[in-house]
Amino acid sequence: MATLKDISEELDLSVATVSRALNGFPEVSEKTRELVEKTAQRMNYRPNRAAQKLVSGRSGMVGMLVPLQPGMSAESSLVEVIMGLSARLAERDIDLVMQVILDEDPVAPYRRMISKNTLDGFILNAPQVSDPRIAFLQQAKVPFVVHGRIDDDPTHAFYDLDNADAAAQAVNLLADLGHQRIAFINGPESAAFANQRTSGFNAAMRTRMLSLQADFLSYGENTRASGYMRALSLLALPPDARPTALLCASTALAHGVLRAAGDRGLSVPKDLSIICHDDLVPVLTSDDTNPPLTVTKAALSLACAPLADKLIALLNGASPVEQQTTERAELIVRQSTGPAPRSIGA
Amino acid sequence: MATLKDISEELDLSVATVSRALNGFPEVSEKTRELVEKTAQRMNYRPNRAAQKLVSGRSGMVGMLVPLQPGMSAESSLVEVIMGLSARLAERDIDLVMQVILDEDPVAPYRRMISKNTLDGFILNAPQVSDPRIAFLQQAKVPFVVHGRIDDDPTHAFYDLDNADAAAQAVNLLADLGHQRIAFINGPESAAFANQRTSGFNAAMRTRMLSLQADFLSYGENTRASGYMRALSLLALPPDARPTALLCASTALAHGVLRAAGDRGLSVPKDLSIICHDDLVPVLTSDDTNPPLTVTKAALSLACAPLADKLIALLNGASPVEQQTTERAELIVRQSTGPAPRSIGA
DNA sequence: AACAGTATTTAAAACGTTTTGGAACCTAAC
DNA sequence: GTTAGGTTCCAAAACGTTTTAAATACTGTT
Repeated sequence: MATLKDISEELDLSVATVSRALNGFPEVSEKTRELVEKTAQRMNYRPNRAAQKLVSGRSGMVGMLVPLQPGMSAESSLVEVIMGLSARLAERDIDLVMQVILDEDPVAPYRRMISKNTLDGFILNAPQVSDPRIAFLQQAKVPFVVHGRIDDDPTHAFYDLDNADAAAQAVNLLADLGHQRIAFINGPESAAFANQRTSGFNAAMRTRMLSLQADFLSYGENTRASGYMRALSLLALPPDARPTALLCASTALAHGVLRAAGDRGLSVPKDLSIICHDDLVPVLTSDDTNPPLTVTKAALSLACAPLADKLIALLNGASPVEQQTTERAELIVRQSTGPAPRSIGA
Repeated sequence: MATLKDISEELDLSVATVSRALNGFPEVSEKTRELVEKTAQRMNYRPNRAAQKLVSGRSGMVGMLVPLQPGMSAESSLVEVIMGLSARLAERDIDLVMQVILDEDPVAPYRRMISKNTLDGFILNAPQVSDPRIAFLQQAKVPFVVHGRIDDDPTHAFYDLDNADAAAQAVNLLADLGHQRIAFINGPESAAFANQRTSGFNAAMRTRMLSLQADFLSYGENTRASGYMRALSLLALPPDARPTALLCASTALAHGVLRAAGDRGLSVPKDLSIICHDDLVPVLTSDDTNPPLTVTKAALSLACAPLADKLIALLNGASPVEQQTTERAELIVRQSTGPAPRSIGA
């Protein structure tokens, strides 16, 4: 309610000085600064964001536009990230506004928000291969940072897991254990991360001189049900043709795979090794399964602070290419992986 | 990017006229209005929200501040509501900004947002008994609508399920089936809705001349695990003392209860009747259980449009007490309820 | 005592919109 | 041809902030 003018009248100063005092400009005497700050506090002054935005072009709000199909349950991983982002941005007094969007056109909501001129920047998640949102935001010259990246050498700011490396680490572990027929139960084909995992998987398989079979690589939803179904069909192959190890893109998939193995009467890791990537979202854990899962681990929550920091840097004029970080997953060997079953080894 | 001034210069009109033309004021000729509208479209004009806010005091954004404890998974019900709200508000060109808040003090985030002067109103969900947020917002004279209500005769705008009635309907069904020992596995004690259910439960029990036992009413989280645990302890009572029917506050609880009954070797509905309230959130359904659950049904998604409409009405000056709606749940009898077991009847 | 040099403050413009109070124009009536 | 009444338009103020350019107040030096 109190405005700069109110304070300036109270102290018999100009609004300019009051504004400067509060914003930490050097050319205001320490005495008046203290006085102004004290009075502002006392009068419960808070800058009017709309007015600030009008003159400075900055609104102090950044957006995250999350698409949500009806029936799609809350992605708990997303909520995890939003929480962390919100907290980190709040430290710099930046509000994270989350908009749920229902459009078919992924770009439309961004166009809308930009033209309305209320947000300073965006955080994008779950980039798709050649994601149109990224091209649009780049061309619109709006600051944005991506959780993930679209290709190997992107020009946008991002924080991402080294997906190729994570898959490679998994393959190498399995190869070390003597596995030769390794199948990959991957995420959605449209997701950028899934493609990167595939690249890493294929490359590692080749360097380990292991053969790639088209039917040993499947894409699909990151759900328990999908993992279950896909594992079932793989395990329906005759014993000397079916994979001896399964690499899963997520713990959810792995949970389904574990059940499928159980249903098929296969013991893990004796008959079948399972390894998956674990984002450490609390919903589906990897260590209270039976057996505990061997994983490549990278906590999703670790992404929040860097994402927020990068976006803030961009808002302050940093160049996007300086704001790129790739994180390496950590291999954690538990009990779901073991030596390849001898009897069926090639 | 294009401003009113740009348009006015292009057409050699005053900004005032352009503004009026676009906002449908009567004192502008049809000819110029058409011209202005066409030009605005062509120049891709969109009003600057900050500037509008500055002069009109309205920002075109309403907020929903959702508390989120770390580790708490996404409430899918919440996402359901947000989706619907977002869609309805978008029709009137109002943005729903969702802020995730982490404060201990439930009021602080509202105070913060209000003083920053960026939101026109709020939508509150999951009101607690004597919720401090409501008192605060009322005193701050900020428009807000509550999904739920705090007491029987509130002065705030709300859309709510008739929780007391839902519980009463359930009790009446069970009483009609001859049940006498009916236990209530309720939601969190701090939640307003849970207290309303208790009132309805108690009242209905009394009118049906059934005795209330303190240990037959429990409060707790709305989760499967909590339902499981609480049902187990109820079913551990000797057969002639334990409840013959369980009323659950949610499908999640009922799922847990079903498992507990199974573990105890009780058949539903022969040995135990189960009834619950179903919000129709897609995550935990009530009709693909075994047996399908008898429920009081009220789709959560139906709340969205009324909530949005009420808030818009408030923004346009309506009085809160005119914006109160209570919805009645529908009883759907399926196979989880049956006659009270005779052998053990009192 | 005057001067430069610096430290501190101010007035005013700007941001893009809405709205108030007139002004100009037209039409019809006297 | 003046007046009245209505229609259509405009200039300017206002919203609360930041920032530019200029003014004033202090230093210390000569």
